[in-house]
Amino acid sequence: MGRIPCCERENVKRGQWTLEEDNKLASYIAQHGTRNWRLIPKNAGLQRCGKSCRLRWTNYLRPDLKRGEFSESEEQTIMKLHAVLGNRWSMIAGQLPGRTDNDVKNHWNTKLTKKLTGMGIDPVTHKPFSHLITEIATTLAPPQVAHLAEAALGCFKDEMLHLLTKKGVVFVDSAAPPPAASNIGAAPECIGVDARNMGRLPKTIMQERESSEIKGVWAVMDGSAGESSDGFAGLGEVFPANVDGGFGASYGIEGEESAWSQSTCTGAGKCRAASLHDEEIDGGELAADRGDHVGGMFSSDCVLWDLPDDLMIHPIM
DNA sequence: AAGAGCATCAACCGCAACGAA
DNA sequence: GTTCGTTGCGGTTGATGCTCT
Repeated sequence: MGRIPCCERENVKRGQWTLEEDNKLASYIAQHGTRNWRLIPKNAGLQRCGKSCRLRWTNYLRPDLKRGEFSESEEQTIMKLHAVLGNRWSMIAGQLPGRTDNDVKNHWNTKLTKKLTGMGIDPVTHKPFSHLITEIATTLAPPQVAHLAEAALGCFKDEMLHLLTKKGVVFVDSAAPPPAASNIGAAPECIGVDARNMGRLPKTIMQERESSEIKGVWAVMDGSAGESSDGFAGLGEVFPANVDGGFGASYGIEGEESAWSQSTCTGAGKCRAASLHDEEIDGGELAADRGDHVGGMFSSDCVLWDLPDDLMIHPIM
């Protein structure tokens, strides 16, 4: 028998909607409402299935829809709710007037996951990557830990370097002398990479580095005592510590200080944005050896989001 | 200028939940 | 309690436009 199709496959148009179809659907719904989607296309004179009509209406034609870019506050709301609700897009969209679940889902998948990744935060768990590495370290046997941690950080590193490369980030070698103070702030973005890790960078990154000039603020975590400029104050700084303490990155866009990047890690007041300003990294010492969080970046009770109580999911014991 | 690669967004698919009979 | 029809939801795909080489 099989599944009953939602509509007859024959004589049903698919793909992009035309202006004429939009007008037919909108005017029909304006007159008759949205009762019984199966009958709507038939009555409205459309060669579409009801499901397609419903989707077109809810995602595009509805008069109360908001168009255009997501605002900072909308992004913050999505991030906060996703941390609590996961991929419940309709519930998240319900908190954003004028936005549909499809809008939210697309925005999350295309923009916000990349933003979070770039900040060193896992978009699935909303935890810092360093935190995840620690969790791995505490649940697996040492031989497995080393390989898994390296692989996980490698994934993150490649992703972030890819993102930063595309944004024209300047790469500097920590072995090289720091830029002159007069240059601080000259380049909006740069990244420091420990010389020991240079060989591990993807080829494209290395090419980027070779062709770039050192001209901006830099910060690097090279296994020695932390050092950085003050040029990044307030910007979204992320320093994922490698297991060998050799990788550090800082980024921010001058003049584009992101409200959410601040509140993400500091505004809530419960999560410290880890940076070299806040905490020095022990020289060369493996954080795992100390039984500490990798790099000592995030406190163990780090809470990413300061949510109102009614949004929190309380475990049922 | 052309083509490849990438990002974005609209649309589709299949499953689950819900409500009426 | 069961069946059937409808609606809602989330994952995925495909078309389109943009950027880069």
